[in-house]
Amino acid sequence: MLLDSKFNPEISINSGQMFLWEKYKNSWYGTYGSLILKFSITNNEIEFCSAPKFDNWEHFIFRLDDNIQNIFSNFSNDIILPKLLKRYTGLRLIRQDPHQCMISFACSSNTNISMIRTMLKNLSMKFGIKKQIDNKIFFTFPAMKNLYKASINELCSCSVGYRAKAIKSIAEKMVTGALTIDELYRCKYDDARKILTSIYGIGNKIADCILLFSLEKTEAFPIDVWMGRAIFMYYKRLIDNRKVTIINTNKKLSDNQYSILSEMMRNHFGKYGGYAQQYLFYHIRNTKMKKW
DNA sequence: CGCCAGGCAACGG
DNA sequence: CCGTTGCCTGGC
Repeated sequence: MLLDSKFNPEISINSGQMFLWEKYKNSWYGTYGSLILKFSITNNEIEFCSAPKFDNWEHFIFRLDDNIQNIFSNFSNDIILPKLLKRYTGLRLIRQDPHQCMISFACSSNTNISMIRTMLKNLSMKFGIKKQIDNKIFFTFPAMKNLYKASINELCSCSVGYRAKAIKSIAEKMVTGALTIDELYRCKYDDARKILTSIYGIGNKIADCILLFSLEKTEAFPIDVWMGRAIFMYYKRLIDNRKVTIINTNKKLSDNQYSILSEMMRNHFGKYGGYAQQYLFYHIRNTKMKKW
């Protein structure tokens, strides 16, 4: 495949949510559940493979069927998104494995990306399956069954701290069949979010990340502290002051404030607002943060 | 040492 | 509804 302006896998990985990807020389390796994915770039040519074989995985993972131009035509009146589309060419929304996505974001509370990566790598080494590819060692993402069986102490040995309880409660729902991925796929955004937030350890923000990155809810608009800052910078005029009085960018949003702002952004951007979120998120971190 | 980082739950007003 | 508090961990 030829690298072109519609798709740049490296910038998509750098956007932050593809936690378990590593670069060696001119190749990237990453985990999608029980698959190890790989792509290599030489000159302007890019080549994809995987183990076990999953033909055209890049098509699925990077949502290459989505027509970015069409999607952004919904944002043409927005104050900044048309600029961001030009500036971050090739940035895609990604599909993650739903189980992996739930655990990944359950690990994300009150910490940073590098720590999330450490936790997930530790969990994979302890509870995943070892694979050798190109003389390098990788681990598949742990099966829910193994996380469910693990003791809190075993989970804690992966440096997840108090998040161990959340990991177990998610794994329990999935293993016992109290909740299925299929059910979440079929539900509408609102219903799926309610189900997710009823699980211990999953609040508003983490639910929105899971919905957007793994459950086909492209309207989901996660608001972390960075997105809160972006809203404060660019979308203050949209805020109904009768509902949300002040946004202090140093303070975390209350549940109610989160709901109001997230709904406001969904109304503003519509069905593919998650794409807007992806570009805004990349932009605000890219410009306001010194390093990743 | 103290403070902070891509939230959450539990609790008191 | 709001605000406060504690929480594992590693980096600074």
